[in-house]
Amino acid sequence: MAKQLTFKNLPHKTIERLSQYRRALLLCLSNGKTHIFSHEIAKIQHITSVQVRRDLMLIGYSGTLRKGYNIQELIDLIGNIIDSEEGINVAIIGMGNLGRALINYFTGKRHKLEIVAGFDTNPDKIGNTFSGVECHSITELNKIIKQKDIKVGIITVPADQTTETAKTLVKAGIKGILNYTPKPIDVPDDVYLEEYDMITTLEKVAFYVKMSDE
Amino acid sequence: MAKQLTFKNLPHKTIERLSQYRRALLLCLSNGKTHIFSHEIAKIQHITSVQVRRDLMLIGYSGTLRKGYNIQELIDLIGNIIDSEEGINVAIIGMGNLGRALINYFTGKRHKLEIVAGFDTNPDKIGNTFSGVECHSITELNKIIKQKDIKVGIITVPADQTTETAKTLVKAGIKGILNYTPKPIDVPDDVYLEEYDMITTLEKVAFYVKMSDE
DNA sequence: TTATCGCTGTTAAATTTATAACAGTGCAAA
DNA sequence: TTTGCACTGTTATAAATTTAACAGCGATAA
Ligand SMILES: NC(=O)c1ccc[n+]([C@@H]2O[C@H](COP(=O)([O-])OP(=O)(O)OC[C@H]3O[C@@H](n4cnc5c(N)ncnc54)[C@H](O)[C@@H]3O)[C@@H](O)[C@H]2O)c1
Ligand SMILES: NC(=O)c1ccc[n+]([C@@H]2O[C@H](COP(=O)([O-])OP(=O)(O)OC[C@H]3O[C@@H](n4cnc5c(N)ncnc54)[C@H](O)[C@@H]3O)[C@@H](O)[C@H]2O)c1
Repeated sequence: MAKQLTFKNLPHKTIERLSQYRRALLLCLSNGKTHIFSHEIAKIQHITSVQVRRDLMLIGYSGTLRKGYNIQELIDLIGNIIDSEEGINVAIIGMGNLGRALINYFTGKRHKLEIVAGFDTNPDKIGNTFSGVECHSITELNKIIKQKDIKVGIITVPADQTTETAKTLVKAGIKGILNYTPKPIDVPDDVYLEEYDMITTLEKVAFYVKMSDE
Repeated sequence: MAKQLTFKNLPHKTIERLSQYRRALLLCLSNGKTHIFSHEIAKIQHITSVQVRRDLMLIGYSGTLRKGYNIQELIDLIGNIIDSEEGINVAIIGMGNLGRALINYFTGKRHKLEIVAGFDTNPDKIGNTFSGVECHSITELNKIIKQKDIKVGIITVPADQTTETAKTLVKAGIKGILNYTPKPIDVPDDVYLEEYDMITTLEKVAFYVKMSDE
């Protein structure tokens, strides 16, 4: 009997890397490449080729011995694993500098993941469209989340509005939150949460720069 | 003889958490709190109190038994460890949507870490000041990096300009790079590199949302 | 034809990171 | 004054993640 590949217990780090592999592979494909070796992927991602082969083993993909991995096949397989078949709709709350930068960057990049609505409190923004994403009043959030079957929310409101925004999202039945404000939030266990603060990353870089000096 | 605390081999994850602890502590301080327990810090950061105590043990900080940790003292100690005494200057290359959002967010947030220059190729931007940061021509990068003793660069140029920008920075003697473009870069071993792509994070959130559905 | 080379796929080992377990402490209430 | 309690600090254990080791394979070329 073949090994059961459920993908339910892939390591978290592997999930992240699969997304990164795909990004790199899409670029290679657009450059006309059709096959790639594990050590080439590794170099791009600053990791080892063993790591790459191990990850691909976990998802059950086999390359050919002489030519390496078929880029298109691998892209498709990664898609089968990390994408949701029917697609996942995303909303962004807070159409300020960061929110608009993210929308502008993300829109059209992925088939199965789409930012389908923006929300704000500022009347000057409500009703406008930014990079193809319409900005709605926050008062309509609950309605539109349900209407458009939005599962994931990205929070880019001012820090002091974060807690309230998170509550609103949870109440509307959101299943995942990506919080870009510097204010950590609390969510129920059934909501998946990621938080990111650029200052932490920048301080980490600064720390290791300082260390290399000493 | 007291244990030698060099901080050179603190776990990477501990470094990240120290930055996050400080962010949380600064907020608590501004709310008038003077002391805090490990489980309170833990709750904010979505980790366990053991983790917090272990991290603080590694940096040699002791709280008082009944009142917990002195917030101001802990902030100062974390600063002594992760900040560079003389401060570190940062430049941002690419004053577009994302670059300006980051500048606007970061400016004034930390004493020992300052964005002191921006660079762009667009004549409309060069000479202007954004959130207090002056935008220079990219042709002046080398000169200004040296003049202002800039050690860290943040890359927010269009993806296809990334490789070239990274090369320019390395040649100018930069010691750390934070790359926000989706194009991974290569740097020499003595340059510390962090890369971040929002799509990876968003795809991770989407993946676990999808998984919880099945 | 046979040896060599540079890949892949997989199991084993090492390292890193997180969690558990528990002794020690000082206040508070009995 | 003694017992319980709610913390801290530290060592021991476990889990997650990475790296190493190596067998197998197929093209290439001697
Ligand atoms: N994680 C990072 O790396 C990073 C980087 C930059 C900014 N930030 C954070 O992101 C957030 C947004 O930053 P910005 O520069 O875009 O700020 P901004 O002021 O430009 O944008 C905030 C937007 O949110 C809207 N808003 C305010 N209250 C709201 C509410 N209750 N509901 C919905 N919308 C509301 C405002 O009208 C505005 O359009 C801030 O919290 C900032 O600290 C994070
Ligand atoms: N990591 C993330 O989460 C994330 C989010 C959004 C955008 N991005 C990426 O960040 C980058 C910037 O995005 P944006 O929305 O700000 O784009 P943008 O077009 O608004 O800004 C790019 C800026 O770079 C300048 N520029 C172009 N070539 C340059 C060069 N050679 N040297 C210096 N400056 C140059 C342009 O004049 C412009 O001002 C893009 O690569 C985008 O893909 C990343």
